[in-house]
Amino acid sequence: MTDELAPRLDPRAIEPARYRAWQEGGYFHVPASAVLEDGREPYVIVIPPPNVTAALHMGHGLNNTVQDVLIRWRRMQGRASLWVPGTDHAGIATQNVIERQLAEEGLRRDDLGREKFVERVWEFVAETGGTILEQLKAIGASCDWDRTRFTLDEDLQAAVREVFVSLYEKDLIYRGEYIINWCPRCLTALSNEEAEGEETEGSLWHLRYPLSSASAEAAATASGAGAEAIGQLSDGRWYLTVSTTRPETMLGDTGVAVYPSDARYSGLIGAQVEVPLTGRLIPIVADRHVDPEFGSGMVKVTPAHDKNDFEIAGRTGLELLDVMTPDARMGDHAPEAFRGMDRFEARKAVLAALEAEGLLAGEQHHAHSVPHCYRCHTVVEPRLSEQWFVSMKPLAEPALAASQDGTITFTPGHWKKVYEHWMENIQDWCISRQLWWGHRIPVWYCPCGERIVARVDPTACSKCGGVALEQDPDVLDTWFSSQLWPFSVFGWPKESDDLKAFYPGHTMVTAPEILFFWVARMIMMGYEFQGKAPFTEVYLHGTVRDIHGRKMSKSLGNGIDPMRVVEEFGADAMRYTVISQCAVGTDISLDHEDVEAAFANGRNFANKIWNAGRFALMSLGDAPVRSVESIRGDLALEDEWILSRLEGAAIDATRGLDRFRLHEVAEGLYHFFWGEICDWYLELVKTRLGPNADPATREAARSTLVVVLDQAFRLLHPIVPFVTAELWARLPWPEGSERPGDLIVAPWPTADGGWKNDDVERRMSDFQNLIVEVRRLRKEYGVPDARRIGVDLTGGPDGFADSVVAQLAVFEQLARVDRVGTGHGSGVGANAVLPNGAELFIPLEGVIDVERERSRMLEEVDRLEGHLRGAVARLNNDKFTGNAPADVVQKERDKVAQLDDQASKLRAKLAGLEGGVR
RNA sequence: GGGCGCGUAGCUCAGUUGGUUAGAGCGCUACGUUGACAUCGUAGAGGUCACAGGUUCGAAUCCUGUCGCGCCCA
Repeated sequence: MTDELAPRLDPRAIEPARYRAWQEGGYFHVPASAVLEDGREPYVIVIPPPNVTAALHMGHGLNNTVQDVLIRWRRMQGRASLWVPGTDHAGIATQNVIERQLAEEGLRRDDLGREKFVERVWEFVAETGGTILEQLKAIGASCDWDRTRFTLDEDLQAAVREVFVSLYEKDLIYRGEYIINWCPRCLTALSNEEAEGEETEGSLWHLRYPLSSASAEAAATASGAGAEAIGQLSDGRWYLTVSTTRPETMLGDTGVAVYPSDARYSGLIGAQVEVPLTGRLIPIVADRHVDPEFGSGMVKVTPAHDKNDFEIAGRTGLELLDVMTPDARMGDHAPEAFRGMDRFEARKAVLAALEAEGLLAGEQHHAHSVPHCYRCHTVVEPRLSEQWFVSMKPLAEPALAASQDGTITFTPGHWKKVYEHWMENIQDWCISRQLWWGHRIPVWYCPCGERIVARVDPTACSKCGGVALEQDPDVLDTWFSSQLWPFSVFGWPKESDDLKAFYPGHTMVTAPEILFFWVARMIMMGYEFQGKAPFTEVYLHGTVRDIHGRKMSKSLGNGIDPMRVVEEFGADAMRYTVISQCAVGTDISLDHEDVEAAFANGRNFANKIWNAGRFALMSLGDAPVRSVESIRGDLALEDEWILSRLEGAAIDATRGLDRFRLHEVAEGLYHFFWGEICDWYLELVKTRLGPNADPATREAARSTLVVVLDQAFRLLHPIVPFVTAELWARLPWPEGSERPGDLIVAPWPTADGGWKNDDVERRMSDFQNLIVEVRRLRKEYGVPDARRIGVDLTGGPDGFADSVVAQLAVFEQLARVDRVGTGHGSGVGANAVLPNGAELFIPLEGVIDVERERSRMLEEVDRLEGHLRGAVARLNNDKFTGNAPADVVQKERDKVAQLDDQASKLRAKLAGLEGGVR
């Protein structure tokens, strides 16, 4: 048991072996029979599947540490605790990776063709795809690796097929031509969520469109009535003014719209306007969605390049004119002069041409949000395109209700509102992507015009029997398959035992960024296909940022590699560091320029645990240890105290975990372990564990120490699993009780041992106050640390001084006091009154400067009286005593009594001091 | 433009139904070779809780406004 442990924790020497032992012990695996046959209550988390090509970053580190803490805790509570791991095929992201590789070889995806390209992606995935999961093992993630899934696995493809076809049959999936978000670089449609708005300092240009001569009279009338947007060009033609942030789109304008009852322009409705540079004439129409207050109150309508304009066109019958190509160059419908130009080039050219014709009315600074592709960051172009969509409104209903009625809870709570707001305003989801990597859309087209939507690949047309079927070339949005994750991982649509045992799951741990992308959609799919929400609690943790508050990212180069942290400081250090910062609703900030500073605290804590364990193991030796219950009568004050504190720590930790207050749990246990077990308990029992101690008291200390460490290691295990398990395995075990197979499955501590004892805690606190006071006075007067001193103690609660005398050995150990007198003492010395009213005198002839002692005591009296005055004033206020709850008033009275006692005794001592000196 | 949130010690942040002498870690200062640990110990300094009003016996905590800073959705 006590083979030499290194004085410093070396995580590399223990972590990999521990992990292997857990895996080999089968502790991570949970079969369905654990629930279905053994009747254990399940606890299920499905991992937010990282992109298959990703390398672990700190965001994953945080996300998976949180999940592992919860999983380990529930496992210790006896739940059939299952954490399902896996990866996501990540359509665009992965395809981009491979395309970049090809580009380095001077190739494009078309050079390979679809089949070869997809093969190449599979090869890449096969080679590097598992990396991130291996990395998760290094941070201690206790996933059930036997259940590892990939969103493109065969049975997950079956789930996707089933869902697509089923939604199609229910008329919840449809195909149509609408304005979608288009990435001109990825050459694919995107969902609204995938087009990320970015605040941009741009311009708003005001353009003049000449009116046809037939409308001159109406224009003159409007102008005369004060419509500033109407005016006359130098050649006498009337014009109107419209504004845009994307001037190049004006080439596709097919109308100008005004608010129907806008008196300024009512005479112009139906008039014709010339689109400059094109020579086309377009009509002025009325539409109620025009905001008459914004700008001139007239808007140019470009139905093929703007969502709102598309809708206006739908209502007013305006033409659709697409003037761009898929890669956002000006296309065949644009005037020849601009054809082939990139959209931003065209923007400049259009502005220059308008300027030359005197049709540019002005440019205004304009901050607005510009959508960017969430994968490649190219500016997204709204574009008219035929795509597949999901009708979301009907799906959203039960998912919205689940939040409203509390079936699903959100932590932090304010996300509930955000979620509901989104659900209430949900829009249809564009799910087709013009990519090659992903779930192919299960739709086939026959030359006869028939469209076949099928679960199994058709061989012939169901209508004409023809075999020249063409499958839809597009694939599905990645999130279409990940939204099925909570049940697809269990084999659905097959009716599996796994599904029965583990659906629905319990906690979803993720980042707020993917609340809509993923979490909301999982909930909708859960209701639609399983009739139940996929989990009951959504815990949204913060974002990992650098010291300047910037999100850690590859492109900024401010990331920290978790593998490097594990290598240098250990997984325990990384875990403690992130969890101790994991306050509900706040981000994690780590210094990427000083990784040492960022993780030293965690490393030091793990080392502290290691050394406390090392000391305990050395002190305990190999002799049998009796159960603490069997020697209850022999326990010393500090034994009872630490057992009482232990129950408090267990209550706090359990409560905190229950409510996702992870940083409170981490810091609470840190304080308990370091501040109470190490700083006090271990120091207090050192002499009792020594060879010269009385056997009964030594056995009491040994039994207590074993219990305290056993239980403390259990409490700490979910956060710092490695160091605790390593030490726990070496801990001697009390006679008469069975030792669990591993700390990982040792039952989670409860507080039903009956050790909680307020009286013991108060008495211990009195003793601690005495020691701290003596230490402070020694420091105050520069008494060398090694020098033994005596003290005199009077007053205080009954038996206080006697109990201190009885603890003399400990007192000497902790404060270098080797004599305790139970009188007032005499001579020159330092004076204090403890909170419990005991008077302390430390004779320090020759050391004490009497003047200094007097001013020090005066300061102390002042401090006490300051607090006293505040409390007395409160009690003298009838409104306070009348309105405040009785226990608050009583607390105030107790405080006054204690402060008054302390202050008056100190004043008396002060008077004595002055009398004595003179 | 709409919605949500944040300004507490030099730094990063806790502080959950209003009641403590406002806390932690890091950093800083002083002292320390007490055989678990210097990745340590002991002690200390450091805060008008952004600002201005209000509600209340009582406000870091609730309300209103101002200033500064984020995030989400248009």
